[in-house]
Amino acid sequence: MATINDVAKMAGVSKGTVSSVFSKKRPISTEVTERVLAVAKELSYFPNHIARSLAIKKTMIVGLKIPISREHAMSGFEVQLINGVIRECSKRGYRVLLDTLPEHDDPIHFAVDPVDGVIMLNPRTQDPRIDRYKLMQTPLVLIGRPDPMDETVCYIDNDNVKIGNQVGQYLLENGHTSILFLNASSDMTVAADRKRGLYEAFESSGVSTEHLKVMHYSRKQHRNPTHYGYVSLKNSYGNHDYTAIIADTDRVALGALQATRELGIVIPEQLSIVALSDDPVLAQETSPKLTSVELSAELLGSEAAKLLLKKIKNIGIVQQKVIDAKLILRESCKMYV
Amino acid sequence: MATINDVAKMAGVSKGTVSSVFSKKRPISTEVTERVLAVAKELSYFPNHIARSLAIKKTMIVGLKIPISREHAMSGFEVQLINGVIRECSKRGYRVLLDTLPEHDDPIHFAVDPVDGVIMLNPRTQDPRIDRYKLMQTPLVLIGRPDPMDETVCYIDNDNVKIGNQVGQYLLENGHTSILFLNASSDMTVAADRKRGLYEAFESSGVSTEHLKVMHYSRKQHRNPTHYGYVSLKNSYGNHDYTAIIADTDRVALGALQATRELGIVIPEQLSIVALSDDPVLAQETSPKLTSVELSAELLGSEAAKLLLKKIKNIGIVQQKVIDAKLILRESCKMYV
DNA sequence: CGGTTTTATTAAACCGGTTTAATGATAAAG
DNA sequence: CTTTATCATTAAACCGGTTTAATAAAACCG
Repeated sequence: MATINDVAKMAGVSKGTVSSVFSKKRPISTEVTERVLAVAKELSYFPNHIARSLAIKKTMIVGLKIPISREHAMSGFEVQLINGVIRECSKRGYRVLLDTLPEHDDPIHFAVDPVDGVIMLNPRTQDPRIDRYKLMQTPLVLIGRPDPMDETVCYIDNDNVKIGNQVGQYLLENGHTSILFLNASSDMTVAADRKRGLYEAFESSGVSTEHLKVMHYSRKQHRNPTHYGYVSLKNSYGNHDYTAIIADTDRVALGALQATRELGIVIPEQLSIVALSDDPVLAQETSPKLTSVELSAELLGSEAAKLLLKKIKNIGIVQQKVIDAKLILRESCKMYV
Repeated sequence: MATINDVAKMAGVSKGTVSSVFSKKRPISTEVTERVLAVAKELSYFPNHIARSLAIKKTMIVGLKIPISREHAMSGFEVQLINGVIRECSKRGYRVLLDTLPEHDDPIHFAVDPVDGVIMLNPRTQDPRIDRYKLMQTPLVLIGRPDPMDETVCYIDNDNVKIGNQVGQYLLENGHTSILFLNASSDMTVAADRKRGLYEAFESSGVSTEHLKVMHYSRKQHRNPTHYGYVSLKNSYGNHDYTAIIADTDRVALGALQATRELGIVIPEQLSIVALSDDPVLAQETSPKLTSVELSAELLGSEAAKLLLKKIKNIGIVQQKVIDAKLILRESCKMYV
């Protein structure tokens, strides 16, 4: 690989001149420009992004830290979210460094990555990385809330308590008091939040939660989210008397729908289903179409990217944003009489 | 941000020593190690990945070039593929630099990216980037075939002609000679290949293609793949006499299924559907479950990553691999009598 | 105890760019 | 025809690490 020095020598100019020809930051006579460009082509010279980054302290790359399990595929939520980040970054000339690597225990290995800022998905409780990025002065935006709360860090989040509440309220208004909630995995904070919101809805309506049953997704028991929806319904219908189901994702709802078909349950006449949707297209593609709460994962991603890019420009910015979920009425729910 | 120099000075050692403490490439006395580490902590020193990369000419990052349209979401195929690449890279300690940026016209802007190798999705005809990576001596693996063929470049590909042939043969064996092929967008090479394979199947069976109708996806006419499947079926059923449909993706098939429900067509009794599936899970989640050809997008991605990592170790390697598609019989097809 | 080997440490060169301050040439102004 | 301002160009310092060759100190050996 030819370097800027090779080009400079062969073109009989200084490396600073070659640099200027390529960066166009300083005027260079057309004569010299042409000569340098010709030599560069002959030597197959391409500027080195790394060396450049080192000098100008800028990479035009955004880091995206996203914990992904070794065995399982990304969830629809994650896919949509990445989508949003990429789309926004791409629009503004940034590339995305996807980092799904598990963290090394040895603090010696923490390094300043080749990025201008970082978006971090699902920070853990007391996440040490948050402080580390502060020390590094790397702009950081979380997707999800810092725990414990820290108002000096930027984050974008759903209000999952509100989401749970919203769904609960909707179902209660429609006369459903016996509900099966197919919740996310119990180690996820979103699962706890949504559950709390749902309970709050029951409380504020003065309805007992005695007919509210909450189940949790478990990688051990369930092959995939659809399977979770399928077996949960198959195993519980008949034993329990619920009139409505809340499914953690579209895929879970899909599995539940499959089960209802096999059991001969008519949706929504005999059973109402509402999905927490991470894939707005899929929710419209089922039959019946799913009444769902749009989590707007893609919006979450693009808003995080927008905020980060703002913070890269001006590190001083501190801002949080809660993305509201929208309840979209389609065909899978009905008033219980 | 503290640098290695700051640490060296304050600890009263040379920068080479600090470097050795962090890289552990050279033995350093425990006494010095501790002192350096203490100072590093006090100054919040973190090694700079960029500077390191420049010196050792290695980034542990793999570039993934993937053209994504500004307005539309990633297809299931792309998602699965990225998934495969990420999973494999992550397993081996590499991160992935996602590059969806459109190429700049000005050749001045081509640079050696901060990556150890590149995976490029869907190279264009006469793609100038292929030669450029050769000149840069950057390991490159294509997903899709180089056009014109170049046996010196590494690539991983489906055999789309064979896929078309396979599906055609299966349907013909089952007595279907009137077929509607909901093909991909006509500007995609895969669309042409699959169509060719399908025609070849007809030919070799000695069946006239007069009742074979091929449609193409068009971003202008169709909101999304599902919508494409839906309207295509709604508009054509009755006018045409096909007994089987080939859907370009699971989502297209999903739309078609939706239409059949509304039209009261019973699958597979009145109409057979086979999907070219990029989402193996989804194909099992529809009702009826889709008989489909698994494109194995994730496998494509992980194989590309494997090959690239091999090539990064040994640049001399030249290897191509064709991933076979598997026809999986489920519930959406039946013998036509 | 002197000579050889081993070990930890360092100074300096290097990776491939950018940028500042200085310089010489050219154009504009008086 | 000076004097001054403008312009293209350059040498050298710099970004923050790694690595090589040299060196001083400690360990080994007969």
